[in-house]
Amino acid sequence: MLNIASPTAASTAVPKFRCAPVARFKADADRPEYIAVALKLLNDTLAPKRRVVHTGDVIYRGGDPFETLYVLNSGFFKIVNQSADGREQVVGLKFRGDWLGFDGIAHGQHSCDAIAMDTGEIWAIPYEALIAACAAQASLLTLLHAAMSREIAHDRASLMSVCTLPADARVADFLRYWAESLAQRGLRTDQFTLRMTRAEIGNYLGLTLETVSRALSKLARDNVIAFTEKGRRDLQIPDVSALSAFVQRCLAPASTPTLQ
Amino acid sequence: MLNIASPTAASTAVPKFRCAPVARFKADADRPEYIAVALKLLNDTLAPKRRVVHTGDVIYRGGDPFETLYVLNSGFFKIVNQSADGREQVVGLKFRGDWLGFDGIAHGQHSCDAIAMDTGEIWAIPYEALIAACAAQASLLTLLHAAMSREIAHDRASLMSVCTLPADARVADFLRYWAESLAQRGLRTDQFTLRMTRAEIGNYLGLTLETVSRALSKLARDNVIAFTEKGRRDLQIPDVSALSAFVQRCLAPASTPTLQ
DNA sequence: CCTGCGCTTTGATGCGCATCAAAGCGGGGC
DNA sequence: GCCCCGCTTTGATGCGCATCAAAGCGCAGG
Repeated sequence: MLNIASPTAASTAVPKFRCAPVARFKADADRPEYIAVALKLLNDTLAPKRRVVHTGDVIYRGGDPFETLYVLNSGFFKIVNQSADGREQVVGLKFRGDWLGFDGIAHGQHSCDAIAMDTGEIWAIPYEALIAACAAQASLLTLLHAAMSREIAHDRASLMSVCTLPADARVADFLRYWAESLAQRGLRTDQFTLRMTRAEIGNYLGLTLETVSRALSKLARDNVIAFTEKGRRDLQIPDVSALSAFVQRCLAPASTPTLQ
Repeated sequence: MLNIASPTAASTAVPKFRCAPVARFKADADRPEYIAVALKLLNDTLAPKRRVVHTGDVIYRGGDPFETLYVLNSGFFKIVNQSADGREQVVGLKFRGDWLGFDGIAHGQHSCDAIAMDTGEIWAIPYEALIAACAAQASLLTLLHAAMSREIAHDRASLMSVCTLPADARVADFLRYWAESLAQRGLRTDQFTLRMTRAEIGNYLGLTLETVSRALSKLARDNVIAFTEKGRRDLQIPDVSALSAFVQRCLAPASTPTLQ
């Protein structure tokens, strides 16, 4: 258990295994080409096995033994948790460049399902091979840790949104998240199609599908979003920051300024 | 055992930097002495700087530059997120053996506050030094990844609890989580003192303090928990599984059997 | 073409929890 | 001893969202 005996004498030699200076993380992760660069690094150093997926395809299910991580090269995934008593919830969404499968490391088996929401391509990265490759290529480890860290930070943001925002604001915040995810990947944000039904969105946000529908209608009435003629899954969002402003308005209902 | 190939068994060309066989993770993490062994490994290989903390002490704040991770050797911490608009929420709780600070890796700065809820001792583990040590000691990396993975899995469970459970069940599930966390650490679970006020619990669960108080009263009325004479922060939980049963009861209200 | 079906919208009603209010602790300071 | 103050409990009221219901799409299949 957790044995320490290192095969090689550790303490004397300077480890060849170094991480990038911490100060660089921030600058890196915020650069627009970060995702493309990360994918290229993974591709070049690991030559991962590729797999084309279509809507509804399942990459792994809760209970499956964990052996490999996945990186999404294109498409959209949802992560679904199922409890023993049959409750089921969307607990995460994945976009190009995101990793899937971190939840399986701790216990050797996955604790959720990963389901494709569109046609796309996913890369399989066996965990042991990845760790081995990290020895020769420290930036891989940096990449991995940054991805896990981002996931933790985002999960907390989700929890906060669900716990502190009223229904309308939760939907607006969800759209903001989706639009920003697209923007980070160089996709257009002023017009796109949601890959989820109202029921899925509601499940993700802890709301019913009717409430989501009403919230979207209200956002459209307030001209924060607009529906295209192509259908009710296609949205126009001329100004993402208007979504944030809408959230703020929901939070400050007693906003009659102090004047009088 | 998190141990890698024993010194003798390592096959010839295998990089010295190897992870434990994945299949072994589960057995390890579920062993009762896992936490103690992990702490010992960290202590022996890294000799981390120790710091005694008291209730209210802050280890890091959102916005602080990220340089080091922390491991909690004793005591209890809460992790608090603050949004730009002033919303504030407890998004995590930390017990002996838990790591703090993962959220900072991705962007080079922390995105939340870590606040002590009791007297305790925390170990500082500079991130770069940790990564360097992982090169010589692969089980350290296994440990780190398992901790991050566990945090991700738990964050999702929290989200699910908040989104799918009614108020009473949410409080019961929270107590179950707390009791199980104590049990994993060898502490008594039949009687313990909550380190949080009703307001803090409510904030963590997306409820008001009044609702939490009512839920606790109901749990006591149903004999699932009991208050001690020492005060309303001290609970007796004779049977943790009764909490799970209570959650189930909340979920199946239309339980009049199909007879008739 | 019409039909059926999944998704969505909108309305009416009711319940769960927030909010408002007030009254018991129990502990620390003087 | 006393009082003050933070925490907790319990009750009364109201609102937000779930629930129930029904009708409008848009599309695939016959």
